[in-house]
Amino acid sequence: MSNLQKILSHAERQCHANGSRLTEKRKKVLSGLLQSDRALSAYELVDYCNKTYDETFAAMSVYRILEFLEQEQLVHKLNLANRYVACVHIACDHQHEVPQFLICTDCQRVKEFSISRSTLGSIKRQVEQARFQLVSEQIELNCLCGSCAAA
Amino acid sequence: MSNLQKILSHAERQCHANGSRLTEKRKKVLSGLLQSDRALSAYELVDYCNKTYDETFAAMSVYRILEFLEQEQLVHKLNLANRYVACVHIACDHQHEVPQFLICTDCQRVKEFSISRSTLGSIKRQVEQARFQLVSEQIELNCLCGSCAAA
DNA sequence: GTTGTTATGTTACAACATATCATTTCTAAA
DNA sequence: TTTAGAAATGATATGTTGTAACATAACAAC
Ligand SMILES: [Zn+2]
Ligand SMILES: [Zn+2]
Ligand SMILES: [Zn+2]
Ligand SMILES: [Zn+2]
Repeated sequence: MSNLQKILSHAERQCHANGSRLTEKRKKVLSGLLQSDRALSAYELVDYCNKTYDETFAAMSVYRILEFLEQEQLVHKLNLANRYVACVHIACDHQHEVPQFLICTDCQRVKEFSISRSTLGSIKRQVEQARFQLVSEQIELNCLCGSCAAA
Repeated sequence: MSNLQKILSHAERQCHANGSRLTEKRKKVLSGLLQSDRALSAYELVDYCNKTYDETFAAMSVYRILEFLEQEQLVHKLNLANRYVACVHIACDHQHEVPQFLICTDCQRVKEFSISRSTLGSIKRQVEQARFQLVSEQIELNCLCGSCAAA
């Protein structure tokens, strides 16, 4: 059983536990993200699926599927790049905390990581001082990855 | 002389000092942002200008003008919201540092502020540990403003 | 005044995203 | 096992954001 298959099965069980279903189409979209080493746009996934599976994926469906996968925490939406990535913790059993992302603006490679509690705490304090409140702790930063920075 | 007029003159002098020109069209787009209490999309500015000035502003022109105004640091582009705001320091003489933004996802009001040096420092260190590097210190956070949070 | 540069006009299109209503598939109760 | 309701997908249209490419106009320097 390939690693991809293992991850998909794990994801399927997890959905089932949540009372939702990881359908064939949803699996195929998720596979597209799992096999990519960089963030993909919804339309890139449409193209990928149409080419790979010789089946019709309408953009509308892909957006709906991505929304579902995001709710299930299998996928993250990067608001700064209008792109999607598979969760790096997708095969883990631990509960997922709100992640932060470093996005390479050159090649779209993404690092999903967790900023330290203390740093996050000081950000939140400074936001509160400005009389705003965070709607999400998901923070996205435009970066260069190692290889793009070297080039 | 109204406050708006003062700011526009100040901006004009500043452009002149930089060897660029704050043309009539550019002034009008900038005025739109100065008179708004929230971030506007390029197309909202197109509509605003067309209605207010009985003159044709093509979307293309507005995008070019916004790019110019951003270069001159008179305006900031919010990548997280695909919107634009006038710089809150537009009437200041001090040199502008890279700002951070809190964006209300409900009403698009924006707080331009500066995160503390030490917090920014720890963010940068953690980014470096992940072998990425920031392309910009402009950080944008999705928030609720005071009044939207209350409602 | 000619000439090179900057700004704007114009058209077309690419890329990203949602609204709406119809149809199919699945689930679970009768 | 049928059947009603829910969930998923299909299909079409449209809205929103942004850029490419080439033409013309305005301006400044010589
Ligand atoms: Zn994750
Ligand atoms: Zn890269
Ligand atoms: Zn500013
Ligand atoms: Zn608000």
